[in-house]
Amino acid sequence: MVNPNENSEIVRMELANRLFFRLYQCANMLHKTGTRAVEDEGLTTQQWAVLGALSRPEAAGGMSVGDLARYLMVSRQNLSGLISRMERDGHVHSTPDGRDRRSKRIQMTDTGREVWVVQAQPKIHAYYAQALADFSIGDITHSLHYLLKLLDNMKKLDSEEEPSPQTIE
Amino acid sequence: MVNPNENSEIVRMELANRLFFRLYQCANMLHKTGTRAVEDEGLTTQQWAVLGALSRPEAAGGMSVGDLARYLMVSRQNLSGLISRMERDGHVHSTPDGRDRRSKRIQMTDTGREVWVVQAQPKIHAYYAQALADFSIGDITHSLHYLLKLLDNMKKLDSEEEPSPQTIE
DNA sequence: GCATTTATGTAAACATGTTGTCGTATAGTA
DNA sequence: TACTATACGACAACATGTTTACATAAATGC
Repeated sequence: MVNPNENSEIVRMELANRLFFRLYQCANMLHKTGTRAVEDEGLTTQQWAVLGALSRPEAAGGMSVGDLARYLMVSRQNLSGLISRMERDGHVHSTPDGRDRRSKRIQMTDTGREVWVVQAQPKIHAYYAQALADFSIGDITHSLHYLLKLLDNMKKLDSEEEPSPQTIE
Repeated sequence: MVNPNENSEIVRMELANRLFFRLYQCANMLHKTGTRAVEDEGLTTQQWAVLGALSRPEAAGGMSVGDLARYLMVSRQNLSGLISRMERDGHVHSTPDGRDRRSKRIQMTDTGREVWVVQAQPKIHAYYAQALADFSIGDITHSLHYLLKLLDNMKKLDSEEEPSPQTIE
């Protein structure tokens, strides 16, 4: 072995491999168990993410589909379908934007807010409690830190190939 | 506020909310950037997971679809479609199991192994290097630990509703 | 040996994610 | 004012993931 760093590089790749495999499994389990947690409300993990975004005080006036897509880091086209399903279910409604006639603003409906606050939130908190059982506040903070770091690196990886004009948060 | 723990519970839920939102974003970015990393080889993030599983020494004799599904934590039905696409692309082939006429064993083809080892592996290592930039070995180990813990909790959540006879790894 | 249970493959319906393409509306610039 | 770049909504094709359901083969218990 010529390079003395060779060994630690092998160890690093081995660890990286395990990390990404577990991330892949976590992603699938999140969708599966998350959707199950709110299925009685007719929601899915993704719709829960959308309602979470729209329920923020910053989004009180609604959000455009483009902004929502950038915020959630999904494609406009995918979000479009998601929104129509939520509109169909009455959780969300879209109004044409007065200032920009190209776009429409997405807002929660009253029933959507009711479902979100009264029914979904308690179940989501119960879900968090179980999924983060045995996590101390410190554990959660550290996990969050690592996810943010990883996310940041992946965002860079993404923008290398497809330089986009702007990215929101 | 009656309960003095009320406040820390609010903080905890707030942190949990951020954690799961970032996990959701990480999941999407993993699929997006991961697939882009191996798209020249005609692979996707998921197919990369399958090849990774089949390339292990333990899987030298091939794996049944059921075992593979349990290993990857995806449904049998989903994996079935994935495998047919990989079979179509010549990366994998299935042979009827001699001992159990119900099932078939999935193995990498020679070209599949060639694509995996010669073409995909270097790109995957480059991907890991970028996605884990600024991660020390310790950082990776800690992240892995938290993901495993989270995964374990989610597995419990899952099996509560649908008690399955066994789970592999 | 036979009946029940379990594992497997297959099919269908649905939600989510990606990319690429197209037409149109807006905005910025020459 | 006209030209160009950009943003937006809509559509299509595809890969992934989940359920539910059904038929069949194998294993298990009496």
